[in-house]
Amino acid sequence: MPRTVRCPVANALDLVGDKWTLLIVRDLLRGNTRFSQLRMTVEGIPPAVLADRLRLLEDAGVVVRRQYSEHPPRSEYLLTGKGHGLGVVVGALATWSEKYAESDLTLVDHECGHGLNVVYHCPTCERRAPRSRVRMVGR
Amino acid sequence: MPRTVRCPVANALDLVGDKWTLLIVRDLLRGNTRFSQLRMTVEGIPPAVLADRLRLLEDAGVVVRRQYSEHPPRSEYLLTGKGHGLGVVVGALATWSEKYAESDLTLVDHECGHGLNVVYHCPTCERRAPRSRVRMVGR
DNA sequence: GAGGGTTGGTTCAGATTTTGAACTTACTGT
DNA sequence: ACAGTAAGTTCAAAATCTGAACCAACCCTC
Repeated sequence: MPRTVRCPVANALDLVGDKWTLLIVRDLLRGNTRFSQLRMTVEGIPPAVLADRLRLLEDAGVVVRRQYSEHPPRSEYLLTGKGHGLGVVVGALATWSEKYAESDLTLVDHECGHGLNVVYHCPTCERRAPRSRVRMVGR
Repeated sequence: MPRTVRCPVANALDLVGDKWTLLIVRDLLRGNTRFSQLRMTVEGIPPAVLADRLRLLEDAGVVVRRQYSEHPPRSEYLLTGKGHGLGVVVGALATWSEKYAESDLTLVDHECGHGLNVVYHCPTCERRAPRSRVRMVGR
């Protein structure tokens, strides 16, 4: 199979480019791990869609299914490291949405209580990178 | 109309929760402003979908349509401030995708040349907020 | 031990959306 | 006059989503 060079954004959107997947991730981040909890907290998701997305997320290594009862079979879904990494994406969406649409929810730092943004950061130089300096390059 | 309190993430996904919209934003960020350019660079997008999404983005105030020729009617699409704000979401997706899937593209700081992450930042304290301290709260 | 509730799903038909291909209109350039 | 380009529109077929109902296996209470 000739592996085509694909934009990482397009790759990511193959998995999370739909209405529901990131809402599921949001609630898994909140600690809702069971089917029934997700069904209640992910606003109006049809159970068939929830089951399908959890399967896709499991295939992608974003969640792991852990069976906490064998009879009857009962599973819960836990985010992997890869899954927790999506938290920043969810955070970025929340930050953007709050800034440009009125909303009753904010992301805050639990310690200082202040509102948060999501920004670019260079781990090597240990400083922020303003958007104007960001480029997407081949390597 | 009874305005229900909605999660900002869900609000954002109403607009950008699909396969194409963030790819269009990505290319507008790159400076591709015309229909024909987007059609070529947004990998295989059907023109009907492109036209539809540009309409939705315009309605949402993410892009403005500027007519650069009246006869024949020719428009280009420019990101507003709100639209540029979505850059961080695109960046977060790219960063995540690179970290957890192999890819040939990276986000770098144009100045120092180093790879970038997307992180939480408290503008009041001027410091980063680790993911563990981030909470979503009502205000 | 009968009935009711919970959990983690599946099934299915109908509605909606997406897709790909072709087509259109109004120019421009040769 | 002819080919080409730009910015879309149109349409039928295919894929996907939605909502509602259903199910099996438990647990609890009476």
